[in-house]
Amino acid sequence: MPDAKKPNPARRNERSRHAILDAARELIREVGYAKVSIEAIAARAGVGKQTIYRWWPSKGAVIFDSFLALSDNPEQEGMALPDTGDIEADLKLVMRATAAEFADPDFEAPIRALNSEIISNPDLAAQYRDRLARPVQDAKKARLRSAQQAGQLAPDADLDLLLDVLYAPLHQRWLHRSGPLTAEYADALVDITLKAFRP
Amino acid sequence: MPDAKKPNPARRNERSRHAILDAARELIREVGYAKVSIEAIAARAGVGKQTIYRWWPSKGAVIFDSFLALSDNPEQEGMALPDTGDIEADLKLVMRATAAEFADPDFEAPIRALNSEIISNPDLAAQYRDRLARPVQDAKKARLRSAQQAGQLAPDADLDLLLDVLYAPLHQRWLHRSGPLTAEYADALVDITLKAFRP
Amino acid sequence: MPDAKKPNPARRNERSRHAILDAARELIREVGYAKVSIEAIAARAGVGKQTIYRWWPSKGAVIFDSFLALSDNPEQEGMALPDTGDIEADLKLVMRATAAEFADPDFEAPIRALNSEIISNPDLAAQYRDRLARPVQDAKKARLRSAQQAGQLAPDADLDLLLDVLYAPLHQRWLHRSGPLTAEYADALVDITLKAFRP
Amino acid sequence: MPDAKKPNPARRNERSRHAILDAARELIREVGYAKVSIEAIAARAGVGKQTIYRWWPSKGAVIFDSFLALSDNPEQEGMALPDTGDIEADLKLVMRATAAEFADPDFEAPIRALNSEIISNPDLAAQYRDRLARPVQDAKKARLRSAQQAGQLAPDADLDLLLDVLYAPLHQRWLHRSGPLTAEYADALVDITLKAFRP
DNA sequence: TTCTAAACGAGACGGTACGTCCTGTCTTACC
DNA sequence: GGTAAGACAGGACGTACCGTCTCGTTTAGAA
Repeated sequence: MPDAKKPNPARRNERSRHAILDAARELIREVGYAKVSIEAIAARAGVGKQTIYRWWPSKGAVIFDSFLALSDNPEQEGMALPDTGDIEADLKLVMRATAAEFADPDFEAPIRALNSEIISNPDLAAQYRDRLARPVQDAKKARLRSAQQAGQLAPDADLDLLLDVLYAPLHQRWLHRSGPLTAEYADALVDITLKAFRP
Repeated sequence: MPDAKKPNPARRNERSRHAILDAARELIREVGYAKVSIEAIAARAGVGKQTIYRWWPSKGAVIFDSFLALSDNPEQEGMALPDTGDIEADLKLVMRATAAEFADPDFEAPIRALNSEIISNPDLAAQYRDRLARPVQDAKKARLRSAQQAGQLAPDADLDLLLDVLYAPLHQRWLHRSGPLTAEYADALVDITLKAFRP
Repeated sequence: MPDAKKPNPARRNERSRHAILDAARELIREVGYAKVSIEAIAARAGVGKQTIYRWWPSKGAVIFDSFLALSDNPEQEGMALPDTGDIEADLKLVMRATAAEFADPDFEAPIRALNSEIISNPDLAAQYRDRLARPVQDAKKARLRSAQQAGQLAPDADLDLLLDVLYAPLHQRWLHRSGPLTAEYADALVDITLKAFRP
Repeated sequence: MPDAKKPNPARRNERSRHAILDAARELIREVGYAKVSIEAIAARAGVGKQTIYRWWPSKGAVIFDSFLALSDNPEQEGMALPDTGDIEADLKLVMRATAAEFADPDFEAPIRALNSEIISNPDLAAQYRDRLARPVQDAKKARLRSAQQAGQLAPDADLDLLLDVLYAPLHQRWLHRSGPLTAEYADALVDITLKAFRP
């Protein structure tokens, strides 16, 4: 086995780790993903470059971690979707909010950066699925299962497929800028999806 | 007005243009999008760097053009979808083929590169829509309209939305590697979509 | 033969070359040889690092060239030693001047740097001999030959050996700081040398 | 007064000290003086870097000590020069041996390293004089004094000067590689020196 | 057909960032 | 308290490309 020199995580300096992730987030906001350099992150964080290279394999990994750090803080709760008993109303509310979030310029740049990284880096894609996407997916499925039990969705509906059909068009339209993310579009997606998955 | 120096396209050397686009395509295949440099393209093409900078504004633009060059050759024909009269069968055929294409390793790297570029560069995204996506989209809509007239789809169905619902999940699953692109998945998407858009 | 990529000297930028050699000389004076970095030279000269690496193989070579640049300016003339007809007086004059020069703090650091470099780098040592030492050596031998013809030195005296015996002790005493470079010491060396090489 | 923290020499680990000096000597031989790093010495010696920094002020000091360690072992004896009663023969023997030693590739690199260090570091130069050069110098002077008493040298000859005139040319020719260190050259130096210092 | 202005290949330039190496300090755990 | 181990801030190394800028040398359209 090739002796990959692995630093000892026990001795890791938590202050440096935080400073690096903070600096990465700030720089992405200020100059955009493509122009962030490891050198700049190190300088901003008051840290030696080696300290970054010691703990992360690539720029993408650092930036990715700086996203994770944001999401890890909030405890799993609060992630639950609204449940008024009316699945159509609830989904439209959530879809409209999602559409609005994509339109927010503050979120735009970082999320595009994140997607760009995920597309070309399988490792980060795996982390993305496990640590960012799955928890959200699970929360959504919980709401859908509740709707299923209420007879609003077919009992044998494939919930993963349902979520793909519901969200992927919105996501792709945003990624490719192939059309505006209006409330109407969000509503139409909910309507179509429910029509397809109703009992 | 600042006289932006614009080279005279009439005097453009077609041999150089071709050599550059060929070199770009080869290099993407060999070393991956991120590691392709303009310097390497110029060297491989036997061309001065300035010749690239003269005609393209960025690396992304060169690479994007190298894709367009591929698609421009085949005349618009051959792009028409099969029409056996059975929309379900035709769509499943096309969707399975699309899924298989995504799984082909030779297509994988370049298409990911293309998507990565489009996500973060609005100009290229616009070109992508106009010159690559729209013709395909139109061909698909032609087949769907035929199905509409045959009474296999609702007369008032939003065909753009239908295509989003049909293709976006497949595309996203591939981009995020969130699951395998099986024939079953392709079929399920067709089934669900037709269920949603049937009369 | 290994394809050593050699830049084309015809296209060399003379302004950059000068700026680099000037910067090197200034930095040696200011911070000392050991602390001069190529990075600092490039920054001071307003030059890219690659421009240094393109034309010089090592830091030592740059610094060495910055010495040569000093010596190349003065035309070969003016290098002749005094010739009053009295070899003893002339040599003592020159030796005392040499001793004084070694004691000058402004010369000290650079010449030590130069010697340090020469000791460990055969290539630079060769250049040193050919371009710095030999011309001086020749001028000295010219004076000695004149003394030989005047009967003040043995006709068969080995002038190279004589110069070694005359200068090496002074040089070594300075290098090793094994004693003060006084006028008396200079005189004593001349006396002893003449005694050994008189007819 | 600033309390310069001085470690307690009494508690010094002799095994570590030896391992460090041995590693230093090995590395100089293997990769050359300039490329020896404290990090490499510590790794090779199986020692923490701090242990080196605690006991030596600089890389040069470590390397210098590794030379001293070699010379300290042999007790002062064996350092005496041969005394056959014939000063010319004895000096030629010693000078030829010295010339041969300089030509030995195994000695070459370390001695050049030592000289390089001495030239630019006054502290090490002082140590060199006191601990390495002086004992040798004294042994040589003892032999010369014996010759003086035998009437082979002028009674008032400055023996330090004599040794400078005898050895400095050889040493300089080797340092600057300005000529081959032949037996003839060694003999010529002895001849000339004796001629100058004979009664 | 000659002239002339452009586009061209080549590649040096001032720079930025890379990823590695080493420095000298500091911290941790062991003895 | 000295030690082996090694993380740390800092900074230089030598390399790769960036995008700009000359250099001659084609080359194509206007004279």
